[in-house]
Amino acid sequence: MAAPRKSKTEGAPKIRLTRERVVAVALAIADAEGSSGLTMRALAGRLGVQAMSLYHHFANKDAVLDALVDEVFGEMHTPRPTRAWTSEARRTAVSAREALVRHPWALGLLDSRRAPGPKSLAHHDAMLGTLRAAGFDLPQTALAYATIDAYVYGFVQQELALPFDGPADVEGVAGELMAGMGEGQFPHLMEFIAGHALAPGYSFGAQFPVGLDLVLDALDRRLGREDGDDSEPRGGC
Amino acid sequence: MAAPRKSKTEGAPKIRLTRERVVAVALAIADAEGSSGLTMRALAGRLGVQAMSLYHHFANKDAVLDALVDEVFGEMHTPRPTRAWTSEARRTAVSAREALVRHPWALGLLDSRRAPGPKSLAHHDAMLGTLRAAGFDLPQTALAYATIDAYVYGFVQQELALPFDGPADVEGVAGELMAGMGEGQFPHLMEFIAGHALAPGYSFGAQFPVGLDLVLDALDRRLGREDGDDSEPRGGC
DNA sequence: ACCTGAACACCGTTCAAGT
DNA sequence: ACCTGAACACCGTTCAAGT
Repeated sequence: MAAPRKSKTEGAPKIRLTRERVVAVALAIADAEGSSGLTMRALAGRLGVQAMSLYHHFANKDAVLDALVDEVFGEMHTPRPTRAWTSEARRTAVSAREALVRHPWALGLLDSRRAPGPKSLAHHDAMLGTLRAAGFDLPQTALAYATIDAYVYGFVQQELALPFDGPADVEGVAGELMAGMGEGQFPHLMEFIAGHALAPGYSFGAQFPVGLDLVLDALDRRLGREDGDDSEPRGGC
Repeated sequence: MAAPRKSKTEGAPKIRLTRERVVAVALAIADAEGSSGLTMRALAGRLGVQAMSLYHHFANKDAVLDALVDEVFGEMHTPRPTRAWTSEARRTAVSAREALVRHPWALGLLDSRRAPGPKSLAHHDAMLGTLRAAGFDLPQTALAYATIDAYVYGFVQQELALPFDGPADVEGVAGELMAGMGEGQFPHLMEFIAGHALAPGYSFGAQFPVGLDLVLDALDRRLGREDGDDSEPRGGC
């Protein structure tokens, strides 16, 4: 009778490593613990493997992060070419904000990526195609894309930087901040916190669609005016 | 004759540590080596001291980073209250971009700061004061400030993410990117790179003032329209 | 081909000890 | 009060070795 083969590590089922499994687990760790929790050792541990095994599938940690960022781009809406370009751009921007808020660690990784993945490339290609189809020439497309992305990334950056998560937190943080400031110092900041940030129903995020439409409408108006003449249509018409 | 007192460490003059010296040297290291080069050991080394000495002046590394970010805010233009708010906001935004590009490590630290320093507070107070003096009410001020900052931070984020520094680099990077993409894949991206990014005189940064004025003018127009009615003044006037 | 154990050269931070 | 040396609990990554 053959002796029962005892598996070497009972608790950690040894499934074969694949890029897909690594990326999926890495995403879960980053979402749960933040980017600082995503270490090669932790990632390997959750995969039931030693850290060094990861280097057979990814050149280094940076390559793992590249794949993660590409995954986030894959979660965004892919805009379609249409004359109603603002509504497609709006939907894309809204989904981009959602993806970046859902994965708060991603925004900080964007600027260090040098190797855009296939999903990132497809996303950018689709957005460029939508702008071109709307009638923007290449310089106008560049301006529109840069401005929209600036707004989205910058808004999320501020949103993630807020030291509170819900309206319940606001009071504590605001009180702390105002206590740290002197008596008559920073009157406008005091007014803003007391009169706006602490007002019932305050939500930083609720401003996102308003500012977004401001940007999109301004770009659309500029497009309608053919070329870049920026003079106000003031005075008698 | 008294034996000549030999200084304990010849090469490293032992000046007394102060917060100011630490911050100044930390800023120099971050500018030169990036934020990854700014370690407590490296910082201490440049100050002729052991790493642990720093903990007598700062609670931890985070407190050092707080002070650094405050320094960057201190380099920005402080806007004054004026009816011509757009020109003050423009000058402030331009100086903010300059400071953030001068210190590329700073933007990534903004979102993790929980304790704004005095220069940061003064900067925010001045900007809020300028918007209020221009006639914005509190909700309008919140929207304007959030939108302007979103544009500035997001634009710089993209600018810093560009994998090239000058027009000389563009060709190499673009070629590499286009080689990595398949044949007929991503046609709009190909067109954009070949027809715009590689065109002579291309500069991503040159778009900054254009997009900025787009945002500022849109906010100013909204202000003129009293309240948030966003309908286009189309049709016979 | 894939995974491992041990090691290397680092981190931020704590602690007890020096002056 | 201020600075130090040694140590702790980590990092990413290399390398030679196992199967």
